[in-house]
Amino acid sequence: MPSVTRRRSPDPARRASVEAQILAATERLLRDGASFTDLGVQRIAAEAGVARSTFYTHFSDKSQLLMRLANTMQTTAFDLVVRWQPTGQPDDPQRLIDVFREVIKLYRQHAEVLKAVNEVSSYDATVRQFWSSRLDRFLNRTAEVLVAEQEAGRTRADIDAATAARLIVLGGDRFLAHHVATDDGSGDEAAARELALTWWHGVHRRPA
Amino acid sequence: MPSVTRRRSPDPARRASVEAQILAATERLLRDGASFTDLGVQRIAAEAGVARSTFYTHFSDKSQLLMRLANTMQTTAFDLVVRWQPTGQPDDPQRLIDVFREVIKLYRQHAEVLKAVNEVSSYDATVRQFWSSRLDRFLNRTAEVLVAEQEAGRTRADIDAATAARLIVLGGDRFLAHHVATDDGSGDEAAARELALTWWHGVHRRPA
DNA sequence: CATAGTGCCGGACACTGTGTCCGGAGCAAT
DNA sequence: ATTGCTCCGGACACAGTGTCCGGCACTATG
Repeated sequence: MPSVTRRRSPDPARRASVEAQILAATERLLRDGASFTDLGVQRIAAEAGVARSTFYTHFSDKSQLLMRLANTMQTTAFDLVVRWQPTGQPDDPQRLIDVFREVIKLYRQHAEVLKAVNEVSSYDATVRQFWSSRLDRFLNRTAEVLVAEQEAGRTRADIDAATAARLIVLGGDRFLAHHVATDDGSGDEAAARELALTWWHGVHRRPA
Repeated sequence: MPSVTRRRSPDPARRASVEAQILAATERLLRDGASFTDLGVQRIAAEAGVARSTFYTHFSDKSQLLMRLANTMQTTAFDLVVRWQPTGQPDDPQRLIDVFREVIKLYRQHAEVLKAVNEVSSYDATVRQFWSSRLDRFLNRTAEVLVAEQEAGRTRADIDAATAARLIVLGGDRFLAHHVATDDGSGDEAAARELALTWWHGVHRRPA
């Protein structure tokens, strides 16, 4: 929108747009262990080296800041999961483990932002809607894959695909958020394995 | 605007301790759709027909109120799950479905309080710790059952019991909270079934 | 070189909510 | 009649939010 014109300033750090400064400052504060809810606009502005009033010329409030921050995540777990598709070959479950290994890496990269989004989603309607519409893409995708497998006769027909998809996506998300918040990395392999094999044998290849 | 109507009265209900009044009022407000975070102490006190200052003579703050509210839940999901124990008989999975049917009923009964606890846990350290210590009982119990099954040779030995327990308890909780918040009851049967059978075939009886 | 425009600063404002404090009123036991 | 208890109601200081505006530095133009 505004300022295609970059103004030069004595402070080199100032050259980056103020918005980028604020986004970076917020991420930094979160990474340092602050809870997003406890962070005041004052604190964020100070960390970004910007006046509090300037914050409000770029973001209408903290919720919008958080949503923009969430949008800075390039790769999402969705992108990773889309790549996996059951083929009926015996390496399907192994490939699923590989996918979850990558998903865990991603959760670790964005742990602070994900934590903040989960936090604010629980009491702010705007952020909750923003995030749940993202989750919906996941839910739909997962349910579609299940239905396709059912039609191919590889997954039991008596499974409620939509319900199972909710269990997989919501349950998996909560597990992953907790995992990266408490595990130092040594449990990543077990986590990827349990996630993949539980969904695989519990849903995709649930025995009769 | 505040309750001239609900002023001091010789009402018999008044005889119940003020604390009970406040607890009941809070539950009422939550049931009416208010979010606990948005509820001010003023609002709660008014609904309870009590002065705001009186609130503080009984509760140090809203967090403590919420924890006391959580403690009013008589039966917990834990109590229900403890009753289930795999026996090696063929009706094990069916009995697990029955348990989850009861668990769903319980989540529906206490939906508002559970929602409030989840909400506050995400940003208040005191409540988070209070709640996670409750969850830990679940985690331990679930892991113990898994280990016992492994020792009995009925569950695969290469499963990481602690990790699987986290997936089951945390994932299940998130799924259930979402389920009772969005489903009108018609999906309860499918939900109980998917929960039970996914954990059963995905973990307890995961095939080789 | 002068000037107009823009973006940021910094401080003031009104408002909402929190947690504390205290004088006073009703009520019961003594 | 006195004491002790609990609740009322209103005041307080404090913190945070979102808005507004005058002033200043810099930049792009005439």
